Amino acid sequence: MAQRLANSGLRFTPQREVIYDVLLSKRDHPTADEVYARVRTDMPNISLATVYNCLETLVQCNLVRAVNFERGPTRYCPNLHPHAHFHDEQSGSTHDIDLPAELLEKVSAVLPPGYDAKSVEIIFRGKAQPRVDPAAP
Amino acid sequence: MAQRLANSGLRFTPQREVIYDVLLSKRDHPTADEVYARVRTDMPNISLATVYNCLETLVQCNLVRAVNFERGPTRYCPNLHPHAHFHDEQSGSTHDIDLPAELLEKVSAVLPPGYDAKSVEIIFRGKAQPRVDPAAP
DNA sequence: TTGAAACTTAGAACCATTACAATTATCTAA
DNA sequence: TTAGATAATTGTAATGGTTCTAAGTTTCAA
Ligand SMILES: [Mn+2]
Ligand SMILES: [Mn+2]
Ligand SMILES: [Zn+2]
Ligand SMILES: [Zn+2]
Repeated sequence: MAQRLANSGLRFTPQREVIYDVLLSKRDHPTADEVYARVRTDMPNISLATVYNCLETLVQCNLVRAVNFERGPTRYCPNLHPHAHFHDEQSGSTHDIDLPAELLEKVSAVLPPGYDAKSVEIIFRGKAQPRVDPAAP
Repeated sequence: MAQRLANSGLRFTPQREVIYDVLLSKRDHPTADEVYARVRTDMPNISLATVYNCLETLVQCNLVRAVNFERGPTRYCPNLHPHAHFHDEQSGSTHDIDLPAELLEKVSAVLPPGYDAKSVEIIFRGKAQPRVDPAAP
C-alpha cells in the first residue's frame, strides 16, 4: 500500500491505512458512512471528509473500486479481480461474482468497430437465496 | 402509451405525452434537466417536479429505462430492446450497444446456484471514434 | 532537522432528487 | 353530461450524499 501510494506521489497516513484495513477486513461493499462508523472505533477523531478523501485516494491508486447502484450512495470494494456485482434487492446486500477472462472477451466482442472500451461493468439485480451451510447440523 | 398507463391505473396527461415524445425524438439519453429544457419549448409552464414525476412514471410502466453513470444525474432511454450502454468519457455521450440474447444467457450463466437475476446491466467506458460516413465526399 | 508539499479537519456549500400541501385535471359512473 | 372521487401538477422546501474551503497539521526528501 505504501508503495502504491508513493508511486503516485501520495503519502502514507494512518487514516489511509485504517480505512484500507476496514475495507479489507469486511468485504461487504460499505458506503462512506459505514466506513466512517467502522473506522471510528479505532480512530474516533477522524472526520467524514477524510473518509471521503481517503476512499477517493484508494480508488485513484487502484487499490479499491467504487461501485454505484442507481442513485444510492457509492460503495467501496477492495476486490481487484475482474468481477461483477450482484445486488440483492430484498436485503440490500452486494455480492462479488467472479468473471472469467473468457467471458469478458465475449462481452467486449459485441462492440462495433470504433468503440474502444477501457472498462466493462456488469451489475446483476435480483434475489440471492441464503445458502445453507452443508456443514451445519 | 395511453394503454400502458391505463393498465397500471395511471392517467394519460399532456405532460406525460410531451415528455415521452421528447425522449423518442432525440435518443441521446438526456438528464431530467435536459428533458425539462426540451419540453419547455412546447410547454413553457411545465415544472421540473413534473418532469421528474413523469419520467419516474414512464420508468414504472416500462416505457423508459433509467440509466446511471457513477454519481452523475440519471439519464433516460426509450430503447426497450436489451442493450448495453457505452459511455464516452471524452464527450460525455452515451451510445446504445445491442446485446444478442445469446450473450445475455452466457453472462447470466456465470451466476452460482442460488442467485436469481431479474436484470443484467452492462456499462462500457472508454472512447468511441467518430465514425466516418462512408457516403461523405 | 527543516521546509515544501501533501494531508486532515470542521463546517459551509452544492446539486440532483424527493417531499409537501395546495390547486387543477382526468375519467368513471350516475 | 355532469359530479365527484381519484390522480396529477405545481412551486417551494427539504433531503442527503458528496465536494469545497481555508486553516491547522503531518509527512518525508534533502
Ligand atoms: Mn457513500
Ligand atoms: Mn437528472
Ligand atoms: Zn466487489
Ligand atoms: Zn439506452
